[in-house]
Amino acid sequence: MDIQYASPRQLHLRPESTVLSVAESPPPSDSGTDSAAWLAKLNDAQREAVEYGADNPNAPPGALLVIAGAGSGKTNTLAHRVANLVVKGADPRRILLLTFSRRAALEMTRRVGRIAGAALGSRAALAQGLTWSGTFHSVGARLLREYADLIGLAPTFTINDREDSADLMNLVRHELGLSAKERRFPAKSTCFAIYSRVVNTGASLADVLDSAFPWCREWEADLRMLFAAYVEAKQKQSVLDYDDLLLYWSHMAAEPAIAADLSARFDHVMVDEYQDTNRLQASILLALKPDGRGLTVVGDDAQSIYSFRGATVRNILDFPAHFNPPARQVTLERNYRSTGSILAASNAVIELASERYTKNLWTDKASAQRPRLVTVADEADQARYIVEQVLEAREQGMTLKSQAVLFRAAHHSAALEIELTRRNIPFVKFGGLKFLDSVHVKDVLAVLRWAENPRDRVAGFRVVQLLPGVGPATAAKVLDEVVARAAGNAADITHSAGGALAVFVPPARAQEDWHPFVKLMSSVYGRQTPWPAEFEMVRRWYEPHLERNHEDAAIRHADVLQMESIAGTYASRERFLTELTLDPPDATSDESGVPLIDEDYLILSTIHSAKGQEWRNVFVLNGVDGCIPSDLGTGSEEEIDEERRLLYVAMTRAKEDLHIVVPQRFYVHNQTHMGDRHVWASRTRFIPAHLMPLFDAYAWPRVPVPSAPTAAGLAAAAQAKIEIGARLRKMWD
DNA sequence: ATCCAGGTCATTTTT
DNA sequence: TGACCTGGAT
Repeated sequence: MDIQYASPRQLHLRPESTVLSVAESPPPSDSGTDSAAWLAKLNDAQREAVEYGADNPNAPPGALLVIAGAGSGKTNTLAHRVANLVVKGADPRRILLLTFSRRAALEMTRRVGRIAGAALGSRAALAQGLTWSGTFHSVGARLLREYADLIGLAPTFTINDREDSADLMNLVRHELGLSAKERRFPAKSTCFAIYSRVVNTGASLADVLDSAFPWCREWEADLRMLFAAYVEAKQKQSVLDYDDLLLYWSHMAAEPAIAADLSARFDHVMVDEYQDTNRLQASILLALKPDGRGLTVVGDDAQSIYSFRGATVRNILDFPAHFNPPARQVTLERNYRSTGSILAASNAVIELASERYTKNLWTDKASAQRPRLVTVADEADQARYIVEQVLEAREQGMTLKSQAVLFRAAHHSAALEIELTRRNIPFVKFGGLKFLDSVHVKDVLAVLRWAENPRDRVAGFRVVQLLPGVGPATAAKVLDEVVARAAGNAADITHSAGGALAVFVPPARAQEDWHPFVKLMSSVYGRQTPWPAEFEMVRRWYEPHLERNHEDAAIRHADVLQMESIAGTYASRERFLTELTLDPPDATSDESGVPLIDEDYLILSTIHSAKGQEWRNVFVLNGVDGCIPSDLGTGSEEEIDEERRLLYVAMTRAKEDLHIVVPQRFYVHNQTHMGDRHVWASRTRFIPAHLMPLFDAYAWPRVPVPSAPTAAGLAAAAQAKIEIGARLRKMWD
């Protein structure tokens, strides 16, 4: 039926157990509680941040802001602060640790365990006690479930990821008749992006349209109507989207009765990557700790790269003044990561920003070599150059894992991926394609989500249509039945949903499949089968539909089986669904298979996903105008500055070697009405000519240099050029 | 009402 | 390349 499921994007799913497990850390290097010993490795600024107000951890001090430059030991400092508080007697269960990604949360928990372990001599208990660590979204989801009854939310609410939210937006759009406009209405994902931006920035719809979606300006009135209906639909269905997790949390935290309880639960609240939080998140923090006592935020305004998501650098800049007395501020400027020459080039790039706040980083690491600025003919050569360099570095003893290729947009690595596959070099790619996007994964998850929450229309719509002979019209009827029956029967909807399906008269073509379907759904609604076994049951039911709908069923089936093995590591269906939506597996690799955990592989990553990481050898792809900065977001000065920070983030990931590759010609894939075409590119504007001395610039492949022209020869050549020009003009006289 | 084939048109980054 | 819509056959 449909196109081949070309590259089986293997899933890097994380078993839940890794989330809970305590760090496997090396034995403590120094035992005993000699605090001086384990804090001695910190520099003065770091120690100040770690020890601020820690003497009496049960009487938290006023707010603390740590401005931590790239590679300044930020994570380490924050981990030390947490560990120090715990060692001094703070209750780890009363520390709220908010990180940017799940990966960051894990890393933090791991380090705290190790550090506290080193200080105390025993390590296990402490990190396990750190029960409240995660992203804003996942902590929000947890709290909302706890307080659901108080705020009129069904505790069984399900969470829509971006795709699901767009699908719901689409359903609503059709109901409103907006799809039948003579001029094309914005695509569902665009509608959702606009909605999300309004929510996250707190700006008006008109402003958001003007600033970020000017081509949708004419639809303002329709969009407003659409969003109102969308919100209503979510509430009817007990479904939350990502933004709702923050939105409900912030409203909940503003409710005095709940606010008191909420803020009393945590003595310390720590936030990492504060420069990438939005106003909604800031408001949550302020509601949690109005006077700032016990609040610590860490970040770097020079690395703010998420404004497209509503993040505002004002959060970090205005932080101190929010409190009285103002927050204590500590700045970490010593860089431990990169060589001096890499740092010099990075500093020079960020220095050209129109607005800057932090000082330059410094290091005393010796400089082996300047960062390289490599000109290649096209993307194919770019891929070849990287492969050559990566292999050469590996010959020198640098593992593939300690090398990374970074790029602005996920598809920029396409040519490289092909070359790597051809050369049999294993790689793992972060960012870009979500495995949750593949239909078969979505199908299975939809069954489970619909089981969890029968009102979830997007899930139900998808599931029912898996049956042959059932299309949108029948599916809508089925869903209406399920909800109608629940309304007549005030009890829990999961009791009535199965019944509604059983009495529904399916169209003739679906007759045969209907009964097994009813049997399955009744069973999952009623939780007749305990959790991990339930997954297997769903999978077995799904198998024939998978076979029927996809020619490459075998490959997809393997994915489903892998999901099944992971499902078993979660305590319940709800945990599985929530975790998977809030922390989808973020890595994919090529069809040569998932590299085993101890196998060596090259890292490919979007710059955004590379945040907080470091590698010995870093390649930045497409260092050309149109990629960095992306030609899509070069409207305003602020947008350009953000793109500049993006390059800065990419450059500062490198510890020893940095290559910025500049293809002179690259292929634009269908970005404009002009279709596919080649574009002649020029070096990114963020590295203007006067910065060139900071780089080692050369072309690749290196061609044998012809004998150098003499001065006289050059003069003659210049003469010749002029003569030719004149001759050509003469042709038209 | 569903399904399928064929045509059209795309706006990056992510919790 | 692929997501999405339309129009025709069943």
